[in-house]
Parts: sequence; structure tokens; C-alpha cells
Amino acid sequence: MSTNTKSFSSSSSEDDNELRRGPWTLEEDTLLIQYIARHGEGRWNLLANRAGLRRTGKSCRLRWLNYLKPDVKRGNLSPEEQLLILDLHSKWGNRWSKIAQYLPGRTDNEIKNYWRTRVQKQARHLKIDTNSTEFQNIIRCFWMPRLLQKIGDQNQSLPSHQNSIIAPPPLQPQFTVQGAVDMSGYVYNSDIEKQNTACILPSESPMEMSNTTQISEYYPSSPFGGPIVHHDHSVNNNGHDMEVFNLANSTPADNFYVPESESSWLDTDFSCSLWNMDELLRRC
DNA sequence: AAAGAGCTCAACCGCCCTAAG
DNA sequence: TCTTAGGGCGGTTGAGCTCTT
Repeated sequence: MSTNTKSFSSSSSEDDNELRRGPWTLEEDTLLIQYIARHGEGRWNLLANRAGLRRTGKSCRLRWLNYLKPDVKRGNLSPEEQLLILDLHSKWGNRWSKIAQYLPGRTDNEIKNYWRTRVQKQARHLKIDTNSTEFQNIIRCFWMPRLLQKIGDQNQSLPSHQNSIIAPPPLQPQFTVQGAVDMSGYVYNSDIEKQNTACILPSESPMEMSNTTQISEYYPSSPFGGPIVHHDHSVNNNGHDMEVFNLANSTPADNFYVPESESSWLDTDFSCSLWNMDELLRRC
């Protein structure tokens, strides 16, 4: 959206010394860009004066960083970026600027807006607090896997090399929990707080989930697009040590085999750190 | 076609931290 | 040590756009 088309609140009769507020004009943008091109960023109050802008230093800084800076990326967030935001927010909370450091070209303002308009909206619809364990589980169990599927779909158009990881089968909805439909099309339980489990369990699983050992092996989200119910070690035909990951509702043919030497790319708690997933997807 | 509701996102506010004097 | 200015950051607002009825 171009703010240059918005109405301007200041009148032509306003005091010349009065600071301007509201949408920036094309002329102001040009002044700011030209000044920074010549003198660089920083000392924003001084910059505002010397550039001839009747704006506060803060306003200039914000306009530059969030809109005018050449490397600012426009347009919708990609699934990868959305996934990273969800993952990093689960770790750091509302540390928007810190999260933005991991999304080149995206501003903290943009990420904050995404969180408030997309993520918080879902929580409101479900009447769940975004900081609650329930909502975190929904993100981990349904939203993130769905984004991973989208990323996988995108990557399927690329040449694949069946090397270290066996390509996953198309992710089918593995949960039959009754409830609302989230923005990614999955069905989840809107009354989740009534569940006693810490995470949403698949309704059907090839693994018996009742004993303590196997439940301790259950990870609701994984880089492979679904919950991991078991993992083990094996040796392949070439004599290489492999880690074997079993997903819910999978057959042995669907297992994911990751060389031991590569498994360090996985988070120990399978919390879907994007850098690890990115690397895994690249290697698929 | 019109009106109202809902959504998006640029911009502002106010608090906090840090460095310089 | 205290004061002050600059800058960073998270929260909030509201104009304009889009969607729905």
C-alpha cells in the first residue's frame, strides 16, 4: 500500500516550524533517500534537520527502515518465512526485532503485523490465549506441519535426489479430532483444554502409545511434516549408520532415514528450527 | 449498488537502554 | 553519579482497502 495516496492531515497554513505527522509524501521520501545516499544513516534528528525534513528523527528512522531501505522485501510472507516466525516466536515471544534478524528483508513491524493479524486472529476465534500451551500445541501440531507440506509441495517441482533422506509420502491429515478448521485446512479440537495430554495425539497410530517409553518418544512436530512416534538406529546397505524416524500412521517404507553424520541438523527436541529444516529440505 | 464489517499495514506513542558530557 | 539526547523496541492506532450481506 502506498501511503503517498493517503490524505494529508496538515494544512498549507500550518506553521513552517511545526513538525509534520502522518503519511509521507513522495517529496519527503525523495529527500530522505537522497540525504542517506550522500551521508548514510544515523544521527536521525540531525539528519531530519539537514535533509530539510520537518519530521522527527524517529519518524525518519522508521520510514527508512520499514519502507524506503532498498533491501526491504515487499509482498506476502512465504511459507518458509511464516514457519520461521512461528518457530522463533515459540522460542523468544514478542521479540520482533530479534525474529526479524533471521528474515532478511523483513522488518520487525511487518512480522508484528503478521502475528497480530493472522496468528492472534486464530487464537481469538478459538477463544484461546496465544501464550497458552494449547495454542502452542495447535501451532506445532497443525499449522507448522501444514506449512512444511506447502514447502514440500514447492520443492517437489525441483529435481530430487534419493540420497540421504527418503522422500516423504504426501502428508495426509493424520488427526480426526473434532473441531474447527484452521487457516491451513486442518481440523483441530476447539475444546482442547479438556484434553489431559500435553499435546494432541493422533487418533490412530501404528505404535501403541500407552506405555511410558513410547509416549516419551512422541514428538508432535518434526521436520518431516508429521509427529514422530519412534526413532531408532540402523545400518544401511553401504554399512553407514543411520537414524530411523517413524511417523504416526506410517509404514516401514515411509520411514525417514538420516545418516548419523547428518542427524545433527535435527534439533534434539524436533522443534523445527528452520535452519535445520532448510538444510534438510535442501539435501532431499 | 450501497453500506457496514473486517482486515491490513504504515505510522505514531511511550518506555527503556546506553553513551556522552 | 547524574542528566540528557539519541536510538531501539513493543504496543497501539486509524486511514484506506477489501469483503460480505
